[in-house]
Amino acid sequence: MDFDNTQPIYKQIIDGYKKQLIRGELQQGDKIPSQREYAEKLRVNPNTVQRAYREMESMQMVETVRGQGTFIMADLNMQNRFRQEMADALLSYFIREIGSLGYTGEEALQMLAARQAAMKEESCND
Amino acid sequence: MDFDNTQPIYKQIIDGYKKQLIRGELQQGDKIPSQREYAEKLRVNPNTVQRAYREMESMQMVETVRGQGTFIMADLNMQNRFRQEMADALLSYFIREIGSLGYTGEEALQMLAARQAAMKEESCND
Amino acid sequence: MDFDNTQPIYKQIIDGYKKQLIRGELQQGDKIPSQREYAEKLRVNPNTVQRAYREMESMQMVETVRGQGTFIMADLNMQNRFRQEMADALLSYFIREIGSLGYTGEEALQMLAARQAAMKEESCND
Amino acid sequence: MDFDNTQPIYKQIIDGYKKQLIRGELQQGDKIPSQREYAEKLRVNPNTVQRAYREMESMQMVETVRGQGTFIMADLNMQNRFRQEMADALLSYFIREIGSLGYTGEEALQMLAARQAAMKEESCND
DNA sequence: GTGGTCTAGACCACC
DNA sequence: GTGGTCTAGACCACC
Repeated sequence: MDFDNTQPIYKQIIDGYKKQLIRGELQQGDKIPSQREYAEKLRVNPNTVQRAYREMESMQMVETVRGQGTFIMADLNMQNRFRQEMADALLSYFIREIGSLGYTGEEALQMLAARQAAMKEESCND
Repeated sequence: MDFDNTQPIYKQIIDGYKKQLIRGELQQGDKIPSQREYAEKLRVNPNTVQRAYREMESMQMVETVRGQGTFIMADLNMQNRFRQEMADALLSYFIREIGSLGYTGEEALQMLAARQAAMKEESCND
Repeated sequence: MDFDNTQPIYKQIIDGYKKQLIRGELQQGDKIPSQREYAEKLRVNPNTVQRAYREMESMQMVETVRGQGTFIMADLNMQNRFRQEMADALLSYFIREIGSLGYTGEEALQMLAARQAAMKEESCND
Repeated sequence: MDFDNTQPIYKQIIDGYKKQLIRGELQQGDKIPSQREYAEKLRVNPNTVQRAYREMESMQMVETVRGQGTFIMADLNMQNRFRQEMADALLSYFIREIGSLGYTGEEALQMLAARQAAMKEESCND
């Protein structure tokens, strides 16, 4: 058993931006908060935010312009790639965990379908 | 955004035992490690383990005998309840996250089915 | 012989609240003192009060709302259950002790009846 | 609310001897353990035992003979007085507590009678 | 301010 | 050895 199995904070920051991109809340050209500002908001060490921003830069997800700020550079292509990567990771996690509870893939599919059917019905009744 | 999204340690301990029960690694009557022993192994304060054990006792998952130790009390019924509860929670998590990536329920189902088909094929080729 | 036959403090705290409920001094929805406040008043460690409150919450006797406080949740039903449970425990204690003094059940009944007759008479003379 | 509402230890020691007298486990002339010996057995400060013995002496319940030990002096008369005193105190406690739970004297009597009837039946079935 | 989690460590009761 | 209770106090999250 392993405690504190959270992702490192800088990775969580990156994932947060990826999600905003995927949901369309951020688009190419948008300005994101300054490192200092964001560090304060998250109550996190500025170095942590810096590391996140640096990695995002190195994968050309954002672009930093000296004296101006940091801007989204990711295009629709990258956005889609992120979406698939995150979905893949989530799928892997789900399959591994549900398997460790002793459910077969068939059962997992059925449970998921049943849940969605139930949710659909519920939303119709609203 | 939310950091430190780990569950409290005592809940992780409880979930660990639930999983062992579900997988059949622990059965009714089995002795589990003493509070002190387990605390040392996990490098955690004995009080934290005690809290987990106490909560497990209050749900009649284990039974503690003073001076003797702590023993599994859960029967097959409880074991199955835990299995369903954990599967439900996992399902909820999966549905919420995949939805936040912008996938419909239909797409989620298809992706899951595709993955399982791929895994089946892979295992056949072994 | 057994010294220090007091109940644990956290149980005494719980019993105190049960009695207040039974006597109608506390009702569903009432706020009870915060953990810190009550700990200071009782000159007891906050953790001890917290343990009492936590156990009361787990039996749905109270409800705690983070940042707001702890509130009575028990309804009349639970109130009556507590009343019977406490009366049962008291009865058991009385029977055991009076028996250990060598009195028969018959004698115990007669003594109790005699006392009550005496008290009635006394209150009439006031 | 009041914690640590135990009787002082020296009174508990005296009550312990009174009970042994009442039950006939100790009789006039019997030797009781030396102060030192008893203090060790109870894991209690010798001064505490000494105070108990001194009080028992002053009410002529025991007699200390220098170089020989301490002996029961109480006769049947005193034994009966103790029995009644302890029963009285117990009765008072029971009446007060059951009253504070909101039961009338009549109800208390009925509950006590019901319990004894149940116990009788049970013992017949053995 | 409120409750929630955790550590460190004392002392006790039972075996 | 086992678990049970309690203190002192830190740090966190939510309001």
